Amino acid sequence: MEEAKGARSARSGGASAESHHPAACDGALAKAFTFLGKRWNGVILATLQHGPLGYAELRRAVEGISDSVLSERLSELSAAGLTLREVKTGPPITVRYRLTPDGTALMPILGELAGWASRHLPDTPTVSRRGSHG
Amino acid sequence: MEEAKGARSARSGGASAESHHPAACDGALAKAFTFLGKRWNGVILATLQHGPLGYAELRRAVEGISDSVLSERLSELSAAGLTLREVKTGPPITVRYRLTPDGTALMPILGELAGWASRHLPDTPTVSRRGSHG
DNA sequence: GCCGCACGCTCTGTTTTTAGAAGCGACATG
DNA sequence: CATGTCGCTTCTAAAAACAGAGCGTGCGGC
Repeated sequence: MEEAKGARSARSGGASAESHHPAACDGALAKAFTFLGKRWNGVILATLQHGPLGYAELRRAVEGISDSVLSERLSELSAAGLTLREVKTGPPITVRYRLTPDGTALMPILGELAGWASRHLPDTPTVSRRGSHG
Repeated sequence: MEEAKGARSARSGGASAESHHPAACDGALAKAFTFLGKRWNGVILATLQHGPLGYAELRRAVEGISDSVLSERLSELSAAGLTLREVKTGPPITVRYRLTPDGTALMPILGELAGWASRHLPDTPTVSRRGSHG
């Protein structure tokens, strides 16, 4: 990610946080947040940990997410290899999304994150902005 | 967070992901992503783990972040009790931001997250959108 | 056959968030 | 005095997310 420094791309901007600054954060962590820092990705991944779900099931489970964003997110997560889109030819034809092993490997960490939030985050939503995952 | 279900607020939308749907994700996790899912929060917190920094130092270390967003983020993180804004009356007057114990408690998890990203995320940024942390 | 429903998305316009740059007052230095 | 840094604030433009309507397909009931 150090070479991303010159690019100053708004996209990979966070990824270049490592850069050359002594206080900058780890490049790998920045990369992690490339996904987890986008709204809904964490919740979508966590929602899939109990087993594959169809698009409509996901839409209902991830309350608050819009169709277009869900579609976009699933596309990105699949492209990144964290989820897998499975089509069964039926009848009836079914489409489901499941976690890949890479995606599944994240679950224990998300569990710890939940524990941290329970213990360390204020109960009242003091955050003013849209958390990417509500 | 279950009561947030009726609100359907875009803000707390993710937080209500738990709702009543059997596949929904943990409310605590959704709450965690209220912060971590906003662009730059994870990187800012991680950048502070090595010690307090001033605004300008943070600005340089978190490469790619804009002034207005950094200011806003620091305000939110402080309001949430994850960071602390310390003013020394000087001379010279100095303002620094440090992690609180709550914020510090997140660091081991961020460390694991970095490890996961190193092992499980593709090297090429396949994410199309702004990762909240690059 | 028609109709209604669910599914798995796509599309478009609107709102919100982030980016980017300029700006301000205070302070320190030459 | 001029210049620079600091710690922000303010404003505008661009990008992301929201919100709702829509489409084609498949299926079951009548």
